[in-house]
Amino acid sequence: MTMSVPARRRRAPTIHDVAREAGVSRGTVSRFLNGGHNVSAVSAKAVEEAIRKTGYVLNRHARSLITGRSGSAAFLLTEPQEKFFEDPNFNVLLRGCTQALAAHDIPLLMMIAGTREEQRRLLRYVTSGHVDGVLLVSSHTGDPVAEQLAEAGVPVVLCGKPMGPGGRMAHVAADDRDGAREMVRHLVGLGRRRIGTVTGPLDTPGGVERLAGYREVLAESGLPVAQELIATGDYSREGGEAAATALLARRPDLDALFVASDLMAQGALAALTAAGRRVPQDVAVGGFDDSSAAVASRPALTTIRQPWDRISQEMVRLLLARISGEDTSAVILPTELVRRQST
Amino acid sequence: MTMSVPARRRRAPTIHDVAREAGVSRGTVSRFLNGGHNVSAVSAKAVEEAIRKTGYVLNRHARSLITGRSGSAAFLLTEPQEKFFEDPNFNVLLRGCTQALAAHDIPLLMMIAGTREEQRRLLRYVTSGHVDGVLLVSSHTGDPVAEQLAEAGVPVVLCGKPMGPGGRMAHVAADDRDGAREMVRHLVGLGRRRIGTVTGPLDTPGGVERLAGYREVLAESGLPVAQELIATGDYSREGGEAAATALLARRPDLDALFVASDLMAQGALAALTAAGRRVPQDVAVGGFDDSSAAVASRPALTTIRQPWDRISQEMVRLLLARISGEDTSAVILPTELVRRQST
DNA sequence: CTGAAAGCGCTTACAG
DNA sequence: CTGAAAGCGCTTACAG
Repeated sequence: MTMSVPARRRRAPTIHDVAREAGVSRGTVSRFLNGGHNVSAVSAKAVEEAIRKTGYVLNRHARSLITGRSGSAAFLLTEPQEKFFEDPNFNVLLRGCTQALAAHDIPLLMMIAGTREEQRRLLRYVTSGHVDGVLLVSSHTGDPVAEQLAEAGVPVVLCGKPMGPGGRMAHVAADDRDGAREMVRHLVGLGRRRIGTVTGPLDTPGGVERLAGYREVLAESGLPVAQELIATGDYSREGGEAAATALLARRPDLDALFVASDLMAQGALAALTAAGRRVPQDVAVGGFDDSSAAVASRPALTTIRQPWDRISQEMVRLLLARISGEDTSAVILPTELVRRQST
Repeated sequence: MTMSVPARRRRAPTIHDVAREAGVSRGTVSRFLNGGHNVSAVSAKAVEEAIRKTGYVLNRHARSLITGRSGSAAFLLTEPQEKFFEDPNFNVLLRGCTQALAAHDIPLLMMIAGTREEQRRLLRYVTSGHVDGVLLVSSHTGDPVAEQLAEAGVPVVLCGKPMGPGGRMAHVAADDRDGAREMVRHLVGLGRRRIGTVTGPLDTPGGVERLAGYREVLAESGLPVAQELIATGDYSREGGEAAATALLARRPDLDALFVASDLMAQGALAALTAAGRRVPQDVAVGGFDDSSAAVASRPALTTIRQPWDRISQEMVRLLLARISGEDTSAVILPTELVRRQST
């Protein structure tokens, strides 16, 4: 008859206990734990059994001390926090990355470092080995964090094409320019001739590239590119509303609007409604992202779908490659027009 | 003239290097690193200097191996992912907890475990020592994860009052019932007499308590509590819309609506508008949460403010207490009526 | 395929 | 206040 011991937190079983139980050395247990190479079928079975019997759980701290790897990655946002919570794209991206990494049993640490102070703290944290790599999301150019991380030797993959000197960093992005072209061609195809645009900030790739696509299609369609048809927003709903209001004041005869993000397009919709315009009858509106905002809008937005699932998958793939020392580059993914009620 | 060495990733300086540089033992360096107790001012200065000179960064894996602590905590969501991205409350809570923990230099790991499989993975992860404690967010009752974690000896603090057997777990919540009372009193005070309600799911504390508050105030005001004035939603915008539509069909003479979340209230607003009702002239609408949805709504929602900042602060405080072995209990925080245009 | 052994970088009684 | 030393739980050449 065995003494029954209450299920308390006692000393957790170690690899040593497993080895004894299985009648093998600790080395063999460790090899089993790390893929089972050079372990005979007999030993493997014994170890497996011993693990079950002892309730052994690997101590990751010990492993990390030796391997120098933490087994986790960071999802880093170098934007003021509001950005994150306002923009549905970030949420989708975060979810996608979390899932893609979970498939490799790698947990994703979410970190937000919008202020200089937070960024300092973050750099200390990351370089102290707490994560093996960083998925960096920042819409703006010249983000110093990316370069500082890279300088410190931390594997980094960016979401979105980097502008400026960091241009050669590993990144994944949708084809902004081509997406913009597709949308504006769509508007032209509907017979619209006075097509305005609300751009993103012009220090972001999305701002610059989508505007470029807009210009290209107007030019190829023989339509004039007037400065007064172009207004700049900040990717926020309010920014889109203000920009659209300004455009409408300058060009009351506007018959279409290409807005560089769905959230801004929501704002533009509000501005148009307030000005008594019907969408799409008077003014057709095209967004960008195919975020939840596109579906939530009234009318629902025709938009350019960014393939967030694939973007996150590719970001994770690149990061894992970098972590294992491979030299990886960039991935640009195609977009797709999604037609709804606003055009 | 010194040999200039390219800034490569060489062997990172350890406590040993610092000790040599400072002319003290490793023990002294370690004591300095851990609060500086039992370290003379002279030694402290020398160590400080040596750390700067060597560029030493603590290896957390080594520390964790000994202390058994990881120095990080988890923000765990046991809901299907959609919930998280749809509900603005979660975002605010996450941000608050991240900040509160950052003040203690503790990073917050965000984890989502909606499926059984994810929950299994999570339990393995957490019990393997990767985090020191868990902030658990789950609206529904009888969440098995909370109890499994507690059983495994992991410090856990819940957001929201737990229902059912886990009722004694540490938790932080707003005073749901009192908030509901305040809102319904406000509606009564406006002269409304046919006040309906859209509740949350009745297996959640928010669902049950806010309904109870509603009933209490109707009773104390001498108004009849009719079953046909009560409909249940699921905290989603669509759910709120459907519930409000049903209520309107049953009671076209409705003159006010207390909706148990802002998001559902947004849906209710849509239903009312579709039915040709003016808000607040024909029907006054009160929400709950004071989330971003309250401001985004047209008209902006009168609502009950949940003090998310304080909630997250208290959650972190309780968690840290639990981690250091203190036995902590529950904190209930007061709510506040925020009047906007919908009443 | 396997075991014995060194060592990862730190913390923590212990003795002074 | 301080140093010498043991040890946390694992991995990984190394020799067989």
